[in-house]
Amino acid sequence: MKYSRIPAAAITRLSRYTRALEELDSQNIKVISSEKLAEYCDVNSAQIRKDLAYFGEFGVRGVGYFIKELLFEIKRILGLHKEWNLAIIGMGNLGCALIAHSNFARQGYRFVAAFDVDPDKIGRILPTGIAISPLGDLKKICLEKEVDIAVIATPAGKAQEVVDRITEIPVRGILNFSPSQLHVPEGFIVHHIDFTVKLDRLAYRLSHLRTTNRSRASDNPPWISKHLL
Amino acid sequence: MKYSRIPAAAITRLSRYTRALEELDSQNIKVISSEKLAEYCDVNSAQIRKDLAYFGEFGVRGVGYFIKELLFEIKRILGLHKEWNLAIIGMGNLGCALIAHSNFARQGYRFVAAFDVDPDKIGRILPTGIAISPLGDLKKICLEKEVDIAVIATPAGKAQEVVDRITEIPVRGILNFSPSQLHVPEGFIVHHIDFTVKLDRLAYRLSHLRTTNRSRASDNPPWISKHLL
DNA sequence: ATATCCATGTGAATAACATCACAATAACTT
DNA sequence: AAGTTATTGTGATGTTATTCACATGGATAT
Repeated sequence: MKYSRIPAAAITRLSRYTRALEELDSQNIKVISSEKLAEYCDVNSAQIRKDLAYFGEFGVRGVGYFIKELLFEIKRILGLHKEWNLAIIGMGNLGCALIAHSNFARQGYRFVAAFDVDPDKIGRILPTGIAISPLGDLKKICLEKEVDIAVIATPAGKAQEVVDRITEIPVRGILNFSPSQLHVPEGFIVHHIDFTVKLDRLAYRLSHLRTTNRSRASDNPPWISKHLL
Repeated sequence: MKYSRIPAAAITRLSRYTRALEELDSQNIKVISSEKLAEYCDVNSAQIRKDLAYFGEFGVRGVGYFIKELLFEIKRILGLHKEWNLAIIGMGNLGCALIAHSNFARQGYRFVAAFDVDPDKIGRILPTGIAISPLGDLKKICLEKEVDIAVIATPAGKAQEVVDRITEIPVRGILNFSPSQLHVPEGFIVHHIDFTVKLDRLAYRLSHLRTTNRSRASDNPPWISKHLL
């Protein structure tokens, strides 16, 4: 089976399947059907099968998927068989929280460098053992530490400036936590994590909940009608 | 013009247009065409016009959009004419960083309550003036402070438990920073911000960059070929 | 061995979304 | 006041993604 293009959304889902499978694996469950996994991940079961079909055949008909095996395969597909070295730029509240956060390490992402412009911060050694370096050393240190992905946690106004520096070194992946549109040359891959975009979507849906749901208001639990309708 | 369903992606884009428009407004620019805005936001100009058309007619033919006016309209559409009260649950590294982060306030999102289970943390007053309350007081305080949205920044294992408590009070919006699939009754709206999903997508694209781009390797800037191809 | 089960893998159908292309129309020009 | 210009708003079209529905084939039981 040959597919020309793989939907970006399929990759996102593979990532979510990974989480579910790890959870199931930790419960010592050996096999799961696409139907059950779909229920757990809140997607269509055909969707799961198709997502996997983009990359091969990993199931056993009449049985399902062997969890450990599928987990291994998906991780291989995603490129998680290697460790990814991250550099973080901007050691404010968010930057510090990110570097201390355990979820990254769990999946094979490893912070190996940290940068800031604030002279008070430069030189400080973080609890994880890495030192905060001046932005001027970005190129040198990123090459030295073989950084794969740059995580931008600067204020919005500084982000593009940082990106311009990054595009001078062979760090092709950028994870942008600042709420700003970044412009990069072809060949670089930028992903945004924008808190307020998500909040805006929540705000929109919450604002429109009232009207869109009125038709089936009676389906709502009683406390919804009581307080909000 | 009547539309039956508005794509979720359109709402996300509206949010991004807001940022661009605010930026333009701060530069004292008065009017912008869909073409220019599209270039800035890196989307198709027809896309912008269609996104807006879902909600009305906001432009002037032959001229473009008046920035202040459009900004006002989009904010109204998104529900940002009111302030949204947030409660945060889980005051670890991430929770503390989020509450201190300035991007929320800028857009009319206001943290009004904070919760944790750790007795050492409970009672502490945060720099923003709000106290950390025990999770047991969730219902009481959320009603008192009229919380609209709960922000979950607990470890993955605790998230569902927290959500179960939230669904007992009329807080219908949940922003989940934990890397776990949450299950909520109908009527609740959950959005995920999952760092590792984004990193996984980066890892995938970076792993596959080599092969997918080889055909047009000569288009790459010289330093890509030099170091990486 | 053969039959029966059951969940996969996938072609076809459907649905959702994005883009094109142009008629409609407001402002500006002469 | 009529013509020109510029950009919107939108029907038509094209593209991409999701879901359906079932033939396929491995595993198990008889």
